[in-house]
Amino acid sequence: MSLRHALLGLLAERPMSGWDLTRMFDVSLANVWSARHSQIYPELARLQEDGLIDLVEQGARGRRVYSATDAGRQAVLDWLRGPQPAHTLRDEGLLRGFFAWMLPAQEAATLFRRDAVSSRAKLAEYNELAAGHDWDASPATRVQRVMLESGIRTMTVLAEWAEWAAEQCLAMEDGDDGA
Amino acid sequence: MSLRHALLGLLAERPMSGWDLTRMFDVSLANVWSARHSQIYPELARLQEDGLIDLVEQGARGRRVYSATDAGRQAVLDWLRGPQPAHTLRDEGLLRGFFAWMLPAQEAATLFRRDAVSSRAKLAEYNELAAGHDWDASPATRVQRVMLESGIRTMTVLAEWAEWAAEQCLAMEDGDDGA
DNA sequence: TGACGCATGTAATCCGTTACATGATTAT
DNA sequence: ATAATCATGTAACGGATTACATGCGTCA
Repeated sequence: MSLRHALLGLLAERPMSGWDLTRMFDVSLANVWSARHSQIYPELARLQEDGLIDLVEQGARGRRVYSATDAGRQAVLDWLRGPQPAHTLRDEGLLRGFFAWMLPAQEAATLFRRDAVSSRAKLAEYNELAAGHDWDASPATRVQRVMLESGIRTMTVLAEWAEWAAEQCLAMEDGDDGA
Repeated sequence: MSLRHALLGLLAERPMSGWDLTRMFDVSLANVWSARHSQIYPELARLQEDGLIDLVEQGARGRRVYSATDAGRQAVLDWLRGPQPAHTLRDEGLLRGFFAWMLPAQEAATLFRRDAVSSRAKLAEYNELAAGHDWDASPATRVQRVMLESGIRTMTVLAEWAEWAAEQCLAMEDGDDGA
């Protein structure tokens, strides 16, 4: 039910349409939780049925703008105050690393170096985001900057780690030569 | 199709039963990719049908031990050499952070501090794992140690970040008092 | 003999992605 | 005109979790 709470949280900040919400999941939020419009629109219908959001405006091209109701806001607060969710990671890149021993050392090193490249690319993206924004505009944007920082720090260490991992592959080969 | 490749990779290292594989997904591998026995057994049947694994032993209690075939090993190598998978994170804990602005500053700080506690717990778990193991036993275990290192480094920065985030919440409140 | 761990499987359900489908508005 | 963007929806499929269901072997 994370999508549900994410939508409510976004609509608690300001009224938005399904289209706007989809944009949010494409840009800032995408890095911790992704969702497509095909999942968002049906969920909005359910949230409205449950009285957690209200249709507050209808615009051009059938645009439907929603806002969180008091019950909706309360639902977010309950979620935030609830039990710590289990931190379940699913990362195919890291998964592949586990099987790097099947490759010749040079190729294994290449695999990890490619990880490093992709982590640095993410990092560059985050740094650009951090630079081109007024993060002091509101409490919501200030906390967004804090969340962005977690990405910046994580990608920094992952890039360093991947370079180190590549080195380890080569070092093992050298050390192992006679074994 | 990640599960498929993960199973093949594990069975390329040594023959195992569905039960053994389930244990692997519970312990070491669980931190980057999780799978339940209900997903594993049907997938093993499909892999056997596709000639990627062989049934090599039948033991007590209906135990069925499989090993990767040459074709299976090749499939893993192709996967490892293939395109970099998109790094899609899904973390409910981080997601909640985005909505911390809805809470009073004290409570927001508590939310992040709870994140710090859970990151430190994971870190402790990883450190224990790192200490109680002979990682030099084989190429496979050596690379496992390298993967574990990524978890150790990530949890270290995430714990630090979460503490910093908690401080930011309190600092903002102080600074904002008059605004 | 009873509890625990080993061992395998299926069914129902949910969540998420991809693809299909349509149409209005705006800018060039 | 026509292309791009805004805008909303549904359908099919696949991947993953939870629950249901069963039974053997070992140890106390």
